[in-house]
Amino acid sequence: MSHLDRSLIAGLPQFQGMEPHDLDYVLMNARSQLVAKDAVVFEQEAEAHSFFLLLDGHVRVVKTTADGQQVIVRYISAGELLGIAHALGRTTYPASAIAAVDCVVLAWPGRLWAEFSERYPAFGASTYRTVGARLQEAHTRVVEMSTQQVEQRVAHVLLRLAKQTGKKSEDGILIDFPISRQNIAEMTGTTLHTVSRLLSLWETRGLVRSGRQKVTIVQPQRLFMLAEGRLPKE
Amino acid sequence: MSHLDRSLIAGLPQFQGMEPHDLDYVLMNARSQLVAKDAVVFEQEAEAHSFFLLLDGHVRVVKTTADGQQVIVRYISAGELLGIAHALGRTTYPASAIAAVDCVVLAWPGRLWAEFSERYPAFGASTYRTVGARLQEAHTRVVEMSTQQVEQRVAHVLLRLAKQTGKKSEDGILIDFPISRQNIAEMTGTTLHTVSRLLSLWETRGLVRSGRQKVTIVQPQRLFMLAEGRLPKE
DNA sequence: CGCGCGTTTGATGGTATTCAACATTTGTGG
DNA sequence: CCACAAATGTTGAATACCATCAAACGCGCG
Repeated sequence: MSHLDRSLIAGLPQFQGMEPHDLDYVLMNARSQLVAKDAVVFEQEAEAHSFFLLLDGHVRVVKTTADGQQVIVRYISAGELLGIAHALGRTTYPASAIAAVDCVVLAWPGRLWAEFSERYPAFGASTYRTVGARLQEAHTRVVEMSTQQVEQRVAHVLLRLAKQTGKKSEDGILIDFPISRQNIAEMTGTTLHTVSRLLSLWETRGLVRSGRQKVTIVQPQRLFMLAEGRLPKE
Repeated sequence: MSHLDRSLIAGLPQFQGMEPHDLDYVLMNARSQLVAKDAVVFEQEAEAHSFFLLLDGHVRVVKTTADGQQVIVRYISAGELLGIAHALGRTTYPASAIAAVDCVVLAWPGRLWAEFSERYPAFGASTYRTVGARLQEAHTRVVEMSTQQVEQRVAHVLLRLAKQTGKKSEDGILIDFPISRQNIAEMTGTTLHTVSRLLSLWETRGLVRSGRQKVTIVQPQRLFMLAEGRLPKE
């Protein structure tokens, strides 16, 4: 009674090299789930009952501080695992995950984590690679926050998002999900006001085009120069 | 001709549950190495030929940006692995490691990484736990850099160092290796000037005692209040 | 004992936050 | 379908925080 098709996950690196009947077994234990825009996939501090694979959509992972400030840890794209508290040896989620658009996820009970990673080497290996990659990302971000000023950080974030989920449009590269000034501020450790001012400034210079919840990068090269701090302030 | 004694590593979590002859095998392939204060264990961007275990001393892990600014990623204490580029699937070191005091390290050729982690489950498991823990640390740091101001960040770093390597002294908790204002600045994304001012201020308030390359935390509870932002500015 | 590195401290300025008000877009319900 | 509320974005002004610039100090090592 596998109502989920193998093709959903067959191509993904996490399940590389697995036999059809293994894929079926994995899917048999998965429950697929629609998550409406702005709905929560899992909540910070909650018991980590499941881990997830994002089949379609975009999810933002957010940490909320004791005094209510929010920091966006990352955006997850289709094909990525999320909620992998188990891989970190945790029993609670270290952050919340919120659907940036309507999403489809697969969810597995947390107890299967250990089983999957020892039974399917590719699964374990792939997710440890993911954790390693995220560690490096996080370090990069620490370095940026320590050494760059806001303008450069915002530019870098936009370029990173464009690389991750950019769609070619007429004007340039469009970031493929709704993203507010506030969201960008929470990714860069600044305020929505400062982000707004920067985007306005950049728009007058023709670097970007932006509107309500959307940003298009018109001149990636010039924005990159700016991100690297090689563009005169004028 | 094992000139290294099993007892050096027998108690460590990385080698838990290993038979004596396994420990001997591991040690047989290790080369022990004295590293003088301020000397380099490995260098950012260099080919990751080895991974290391710090037997004694303290090492700081530093990332240097293209324009020469330095950010201290972490301090490594005795018993911890370092240079684990291999666990992240890298072939070069993502940072440099510098001895904060005279150190003793064991070094293994990088090719043994794969062998160790598949042959000795405890080794693989323990190091992946380490990577996971470091990822969470890094995220905590990103959150701090995004939401707190310098005063709180410096206070947090001192408390963290005290917890990690603090030695009880007459006056309070002494951070157990030489650490300069500049070092603290590179851990918190500020300047040595600001750190100096803060330490001076805190000294007048009796929170810390500090001198050339040393810091003692006199009143951890009050410093913690300050780190959490619950202490009036007065 | 003198030199050098680490530290201290003052003065100044810039970057970004904060406060405030308003504009624009979206969505909703009458 | 329009009116209105809510959410998002813009922009100006005042302010705060911290970096930068500059100079001097003092501890500790050779």
